[in-house]
Amino acid sequence: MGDTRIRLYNTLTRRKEDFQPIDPDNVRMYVCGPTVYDYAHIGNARPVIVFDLLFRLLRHRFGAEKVTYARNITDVDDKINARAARDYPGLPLNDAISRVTSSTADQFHADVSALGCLDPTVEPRATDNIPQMIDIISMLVEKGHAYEANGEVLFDVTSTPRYGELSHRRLEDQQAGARVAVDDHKRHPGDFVLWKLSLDEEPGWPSPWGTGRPGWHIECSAMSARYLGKVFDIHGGGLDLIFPHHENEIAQSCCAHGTERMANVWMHNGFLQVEGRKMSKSEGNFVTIHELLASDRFGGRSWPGEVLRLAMLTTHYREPIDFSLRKLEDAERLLEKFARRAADASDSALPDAAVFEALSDDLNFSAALARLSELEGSALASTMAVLGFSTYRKPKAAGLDEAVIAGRIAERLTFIRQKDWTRADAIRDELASEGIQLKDGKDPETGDRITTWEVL
RNA sequence: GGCCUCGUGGCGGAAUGGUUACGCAGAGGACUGCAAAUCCUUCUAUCCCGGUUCGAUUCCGGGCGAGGCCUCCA
Repeated sequence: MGDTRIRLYNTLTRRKEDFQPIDPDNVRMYVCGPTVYDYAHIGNARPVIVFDLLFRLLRHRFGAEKVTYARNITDVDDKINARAARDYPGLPLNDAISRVTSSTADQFHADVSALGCLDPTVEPRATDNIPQMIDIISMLVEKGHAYEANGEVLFDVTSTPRYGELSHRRLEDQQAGARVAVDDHKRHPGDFVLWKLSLDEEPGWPSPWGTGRPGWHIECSAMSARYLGKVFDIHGGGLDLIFPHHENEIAQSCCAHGTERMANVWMHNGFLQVEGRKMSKSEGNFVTIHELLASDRFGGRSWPGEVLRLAMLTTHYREPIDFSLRKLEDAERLLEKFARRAADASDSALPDAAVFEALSDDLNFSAALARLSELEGSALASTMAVLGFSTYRKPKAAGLDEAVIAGRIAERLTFIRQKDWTRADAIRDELASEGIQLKDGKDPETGDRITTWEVL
């Protein structure tokens, strides 16, 4: 489709590389999704938005039907169990768990769709992929990469010399700094759990090692292989997942399948701070997506999802982002400006090629934005739409219908003709207090005043 | 201690071995009865010290500063 190559920064090689899909007819990307035990916070929103943008770029370049994007839902996890026991003490644990996971997943979907994100092509759940996980663990045990100890199946990190390749960590280095309580059943402190036995009241599935549940790294190996194959194109997630999560995924997948690589390109988004400080519950600056969209928790008002989306994208995805009120306000102003410039234009035109060219350079959204601000009318509307800003519309005037507004404008024009500025301005002020901003223009032919309005 | 990022004007934020985007804010102007919106013009920057180079903000080394990971975490 386009001529420009897509270039992406690859954590594996620490440089930007030309992106070459394994199969241009099926470009495959996997991103680590949410663990569904609580509302997603705005830090969680970043990878979702960033990789949605990449998904859109890939679809544009290779064709919408030729990109497969898998994002998992982790619905088995000890945090979920704890939450279920806390919130539904009367219910059997498994029922309580499914309430927690289904309501949290629904909320997540509502949140990210408000952020203008497309649904991934597939969204597998961990609990639907237990047999696939057991298969991989079995292969690892057979090939000598995993062992049973103390009711757990553990991955032996010394069994592959390439362990640490992604994170650039050497096993010897980690040993030095290890002040983690050393579990004596582990052969190496870095060994991690693939499977652990469950108590009767804990969720569990039958396996060759007894009734138990998977460790938290294995699901991504199992689901990516099932939906994307043993080797696929792009694997994404937050910076903090590089170690241990992604390192462990690579170890599991490559050792089980005997492959050199799990994914060719590994991409990681930077962290998010709020008003210059790390976001945490103890700082009191912890904000969920839902709160931002539907409460006055941040800045005393709610914010449209697409404002959050734009604010999130104005900082390059690999840089740390300082999320602030100022950023949201700037983003909103810009969106309003775009909305005015696109006016009522149709969004059926072809999206602007230069915008996608800019994005092709490792998602350079700032450069894309610079190009975007040169566009207007349907070119702008269409390009905004494919970037996920299709639904941004200014809110309707509350309580006043258009006929009433038109009537007041006509009255005001009469006062103006009579040079009765006091009464004319009174009408303007009155409408302003209803959130209606009048804008006076001039008819180019006749020179007559033409007044239009918009919602503030 | 080990590993990894980053340091650009008042703010946000790109790019680049030589001419320094873009947005917001500021200043001036056009338009207006006055505003708003719009348009035009415009001021302000590359953390510090070395090195390589005809020339570095860009490459290399050192320093200082900020952040992240090494334990659940996007």
